[in-house]
Amino acid sequence: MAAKRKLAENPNSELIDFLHELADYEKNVSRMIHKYNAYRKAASSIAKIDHKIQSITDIKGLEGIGKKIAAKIEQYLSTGKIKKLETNRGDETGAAINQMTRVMGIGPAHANKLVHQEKIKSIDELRSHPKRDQLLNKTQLLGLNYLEEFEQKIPRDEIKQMEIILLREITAIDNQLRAEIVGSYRRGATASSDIDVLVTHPTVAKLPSLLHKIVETLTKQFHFITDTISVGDSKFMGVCQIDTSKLHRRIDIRVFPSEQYYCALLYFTGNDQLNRHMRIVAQEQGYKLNEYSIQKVGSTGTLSKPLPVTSERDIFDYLQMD
DNA sequence: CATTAGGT
DNA sequence: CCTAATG
Repeated sequence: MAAKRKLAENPNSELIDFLHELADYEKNVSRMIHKYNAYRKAASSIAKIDHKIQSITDIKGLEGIGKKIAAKIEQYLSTGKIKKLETNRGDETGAAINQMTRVMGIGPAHANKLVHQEKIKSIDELRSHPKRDQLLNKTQLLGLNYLEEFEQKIPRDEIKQMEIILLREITAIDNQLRAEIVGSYRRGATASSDIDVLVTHPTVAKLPSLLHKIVETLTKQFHFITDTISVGDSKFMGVCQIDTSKLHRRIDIRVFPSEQYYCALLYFTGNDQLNRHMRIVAQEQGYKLNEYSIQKVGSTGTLSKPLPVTSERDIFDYLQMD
């Protein structure tokens, strides 16, 4: 009885994927955010159908399917193809734009600029471009520099080792500090794409300076943090490396006041499905749950003060889940 | 959906 | 201030 684990897939998933591909092209290459949205809503609307669409009449009048999208679906139904999609796929300018976009810090806007105004067609051209240092800002340069490393997953065992260092150094700064690595690692994943650390302190009000202190010591004394992408009052984003024989990894560190810590912990541990689920049960039980707090909802719609939470357990208790 | 950088 | 990019 251990045979069926893969979840039943959507009968129209191929069509849905095509629609998403069309959507992404509009958003990243053409900069047509409305077309993008149109494809998305169309896709989500067809995603609700639970049988294989055979004729266009199966979806006529469906929400979000206008004349033009309907026409594309029609051609998909007859031939297995969509002309527009094929031509998009063959567009090498589009391909170049998508390449640029692999670099952290380069989004659609910048990618378009690089390709259109600077005529850059590939990562290699970008790397060797004479004006590279002017064309890219600091984080984009980091992204370019670590491109291949960042595309590698981080094995759980490596994260385990980092966890040890992280926790010991953080608590060495102040033994009241409490920190954990969240995200897929905390869910038990065997590899993760980055490291997400949550930190809290029971008393100190000046969390920002704590964050700075942590970042500074991890940088200067241990050289665990090798680069800073951004640091603010509550969130650090950067690069770390457990030792020089290992790859550079993306790491985020965020600080929360202790009264919000567990809601944050729950939320950042995810996954998204669980989060949505929890939010809806909260709602059903007359609460409002988010990344910072859980509060009681009065029937008039008024929210109570954030309820006291001193563990993740407390949250489940409020929601009478387990 | 909120947080940061950075440009104007 | 806005706009871009990350998560």
